[in-house]
Amino acid sequence: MKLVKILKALGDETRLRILNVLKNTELCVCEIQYSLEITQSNTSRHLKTLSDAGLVVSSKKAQWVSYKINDAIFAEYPFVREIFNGEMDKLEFKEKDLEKLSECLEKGIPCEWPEKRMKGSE
Amino acid sequence: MKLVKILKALGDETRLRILNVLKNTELCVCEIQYSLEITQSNTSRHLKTLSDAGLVVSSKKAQWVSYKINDAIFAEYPFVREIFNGEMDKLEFKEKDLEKLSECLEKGIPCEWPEKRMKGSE
DNA sequence: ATAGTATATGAGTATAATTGAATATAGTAA
DNA sequence: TTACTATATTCAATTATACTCATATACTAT
Repeated sequence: MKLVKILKALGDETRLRILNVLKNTELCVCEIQYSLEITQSNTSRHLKTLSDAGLVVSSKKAQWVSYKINDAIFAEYPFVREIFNGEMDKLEFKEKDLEKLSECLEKGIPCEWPEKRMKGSE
Repeated sequence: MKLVKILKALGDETRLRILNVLKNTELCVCEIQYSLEITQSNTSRHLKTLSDAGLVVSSKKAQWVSYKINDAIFAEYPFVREIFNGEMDKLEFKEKDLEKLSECLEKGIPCEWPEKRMKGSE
């Protein structure tokens, strides 16, 4: 059942943290990994869980795989939007993760994608 | 984290089925057990999980413990209402469980509570 | 007291989920 | 080609969940 799959995917702190940093941006795996300070394999696995549930979609750009929220899920399961709008901001780790993310995007740490992305948009 | 606890509690088919039969009524454990055709201990355990997450509340009446939806959760976590209103009706087992429930309430099977309840409201 | 009913809990098992470390794969760049 | 980077996957260990069976607890009724 898809509903159960979605609820299971949402019922994990790390995955909620991932969705939080992805809320307004598209990010590659290593940026998420750096923001949350978790291992690469762990990041990848959680992203797969979110992807299997239809909560995020991925696209490959050179050697980077970027992930973003699958907006289609909001139309199909309106309660997901409620969680994004109403609950995500209350998460304790929210500030810390977003600070780490800013740091990452500014300094281009640890992967080179942010730099390339900058150049691409110039 | 309470949000995670709620999502975990919701991310199980059997517990969604329990919430479905409780949607408009207050039921005792054995009525739920009978409606879903699951064991007594299993029913009791799932109800504990739902109760710990704040999704249901219980009250004791004679030897029966009755459970109902904790309406307060809707104000605190609006997405839960969205799930109740928007998703519950789509569940595949919905019809079967509700039929079993009607049967149970009409015939007073298997526990005696429905009878007593009838008498009490006369 | 006893017997009976309803519910909760403990023990054991089976399955699923989470994790870090190591490895495999896919792409870039020289 | 080789070296390097980013990501996914496999392996093994751990932990958590879900389940059944049996037992304990709580209440009723006699």
